[in-house]
Amino acid sequence: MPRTENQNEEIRLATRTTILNSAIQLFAQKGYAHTTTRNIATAAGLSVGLMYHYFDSKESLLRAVFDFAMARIDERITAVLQTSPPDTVIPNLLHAIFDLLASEPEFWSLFYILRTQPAIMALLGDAFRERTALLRSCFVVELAQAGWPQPELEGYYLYSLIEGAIQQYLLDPASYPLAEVVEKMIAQFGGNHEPV
Amino acid sequence: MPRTENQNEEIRLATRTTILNSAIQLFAQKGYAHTTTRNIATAAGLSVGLMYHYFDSKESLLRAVFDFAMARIDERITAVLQTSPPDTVIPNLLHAIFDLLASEPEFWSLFYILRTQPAIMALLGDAFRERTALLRSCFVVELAQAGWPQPELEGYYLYSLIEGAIQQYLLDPASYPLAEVVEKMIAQFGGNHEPV
Amino acid sequence: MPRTENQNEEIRLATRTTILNSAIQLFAQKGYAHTTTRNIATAAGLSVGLMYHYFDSKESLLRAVFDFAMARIDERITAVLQTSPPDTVIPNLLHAIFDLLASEPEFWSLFYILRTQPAIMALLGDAFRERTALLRSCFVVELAQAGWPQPELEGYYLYSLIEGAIQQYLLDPASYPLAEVVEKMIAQFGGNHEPV
Amino acid sequence: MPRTENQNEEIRLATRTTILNSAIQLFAQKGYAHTTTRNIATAAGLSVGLMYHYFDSKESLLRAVFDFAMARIDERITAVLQTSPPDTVIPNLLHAIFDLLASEPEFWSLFYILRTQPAIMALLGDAFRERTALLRSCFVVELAQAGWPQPELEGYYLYSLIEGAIQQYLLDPASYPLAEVVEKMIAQFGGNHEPV
DNA sequence: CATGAATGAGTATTCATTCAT
DNA sequence: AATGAATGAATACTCATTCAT
Repeated sequence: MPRTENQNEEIRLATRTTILNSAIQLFAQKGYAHTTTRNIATAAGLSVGLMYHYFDSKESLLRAVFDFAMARIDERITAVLQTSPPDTVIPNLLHAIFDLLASEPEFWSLFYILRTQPAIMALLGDAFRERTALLRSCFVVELAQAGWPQPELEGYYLYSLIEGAIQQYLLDPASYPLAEVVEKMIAQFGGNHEPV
Repeated sequence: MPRTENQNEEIRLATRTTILNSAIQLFAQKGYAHTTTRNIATAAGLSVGLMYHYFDSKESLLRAVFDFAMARIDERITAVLQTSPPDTVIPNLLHAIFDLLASEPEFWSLFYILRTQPAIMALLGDAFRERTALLRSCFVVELAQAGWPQPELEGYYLYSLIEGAIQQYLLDPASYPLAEVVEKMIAQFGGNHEPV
Repeated sequence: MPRTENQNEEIRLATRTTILNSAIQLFAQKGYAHTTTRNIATAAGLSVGLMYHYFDSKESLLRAVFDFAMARIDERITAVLQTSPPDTVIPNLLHAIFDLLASEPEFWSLFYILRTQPAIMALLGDAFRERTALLRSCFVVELAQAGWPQPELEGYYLYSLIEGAIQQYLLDPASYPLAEVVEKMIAQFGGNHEPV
Repeated sequence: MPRTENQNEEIRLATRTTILNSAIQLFAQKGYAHTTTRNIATAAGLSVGLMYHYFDSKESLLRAVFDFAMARIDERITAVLQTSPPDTVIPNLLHAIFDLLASEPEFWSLFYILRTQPAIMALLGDAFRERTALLRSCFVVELAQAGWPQPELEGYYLYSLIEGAIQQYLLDPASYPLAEVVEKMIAQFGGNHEPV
């Protein structure tokens, strides 16, 4: 008996995900340029030809990886936004971001590996800028509600601090005092703004 | 009759510099992997063979580019350290860094293009970590003298902020409020620490 | 639907053999260093890429050529050893060797083209020495059985004679009196040793 | 005061010889194809440009190496022919050849390295054949005088034996019983032919 | 005579992509 | 859906040779 439409769909999705995960893993490990399509297919346990049934090209795979990874962040952020009591949003967002960093560093690593390559930014630059702005705007909203005087500016400031911390941690995870830095961030931006 | 030793030395230095400049330019523009040795030679206006007369390999060119770029930063930093009155070191360092960013963004761009590529970090990782630590330690020393309670931690914090700001600026120079962010940094870390 | 395992196996063997034959032909004609991988692929009627699908490198192709050629000799020698009545082994071995020389001179030519190149001997030296010793030992055994007083030494002597004859023939096939020389070899070493 | 014509001539000759010696050394060590012109110049302690004043091309250097090496053999052979009493010519020739082999193996090595490369034989083939024939004819003359019935054939036989021995020795100098083999050669061909 | 900077065609090798089965 | 054989353009690097000084 042939597979039902549904079963086929399921298989397709599962295979797609397998490929994406292999690609994420490998791009994070070796960079986009140094990862071959054959590498990915092998890691995913299927043939090159089949991989091209799921993704038209290495470039389309890259876009898919980007979307997949971003969706993952979105998910976390959204969960925090929906479940956190008003005053705890910023600390919770920070924890969400840095917990992900500690548990899956290669995930954020991938983010910067891609974002700093001119050839890749030519493809995904706008998407990256959009996502970044979106994430930053979450902080801006919260800072405004907490009574900060220039929430837009403080959002840029805080977000720069976050990205800088992530990158410094990735550069040298053994030495970077991640927990303390995050604590300090929360101390500075996590509560209501004290009127002077 | 052969050229004198001096003439040769001059020619060599000039050619080397030309090649190096082309390499910096192109690595910053297109990334290391997407820049071909032929690209560099053509941009420098000379033959591939000659390029290999000066640099053993694309990799050795990469190292030279790295050293050259680092020397450039060192120079600026050292100048600030030697000429600034005690209390103005941090503001001056920050200005030195961000003036360079505003005037030669491709210079810092190159820095991150290189630092986020696994294949490159396999070669230059230690050098990068060393340099970063060195630069951060400049801030730590100053923070300690300004009476900060945990200068080591505050150094990590400030340095993360700096790198995050640079990267956010590079991602979207048109929108990023660089001047204000720097001002805010100076406001936070540029003076003496207020005893609580 | 993919090809069956068998179909693939067949294709692979056929293609491999085609490549190998082209390589043998060209190495024998122009030497290893002067044969380009493109030469081989073109002669085999396929693309460079495909050649690398079958052989990792020019060097691995060289090893394969060596093994193939050696297997060819082995085959002939073994056949003689298994089918010859005791007293006729040496004459038959000599005929086997020199018949091959007369009918496929480029085969032996290849043998010496490879064996006299330092770069190649660095790779295959031990293999060559081993094979040579093996073949010589066949003669030693027979000489011993035929009652020669110093079969080891006479083996070296006879084997030197053989190789010298092959090379002299290859140097100038038109003039070299191959048949008579072989006849003379057989007269000297082909029968039982006359007790003095 | 400028150098005299004679002094110049002397210097030129000395330099030429230095270059040739370096070339011989390197060709013997690494083969013709793997020796670069720069290698030779460096080994000879002079610049590439100067080397091209002495030799038009790598090919012309090859020819000169060939002539130089051959002249060296000729010299030895001629000396033996002129100084040996009639009956001792063959033993003395053999000693001359094999003494050279033992003391300067790279010299004979070069001989075979060159003689088995198709690209080189395209240039020097005739020269090689001529030289070989010449040397063999020395033996033929002596064999005839010693009363051998088919001196032409025996000359081919003996000469094959000589070349085979040289090559076998070069293949594995540590194991090859050179002295005994030579002794045996002399025993077989060194005296007068016994009438049957 | 002497130098070594400069050239550029040539070589081994890789890899995204296609396609017959 | 699935395979892996096949393609060929692209790339880092080498080397004989030339030439200005």
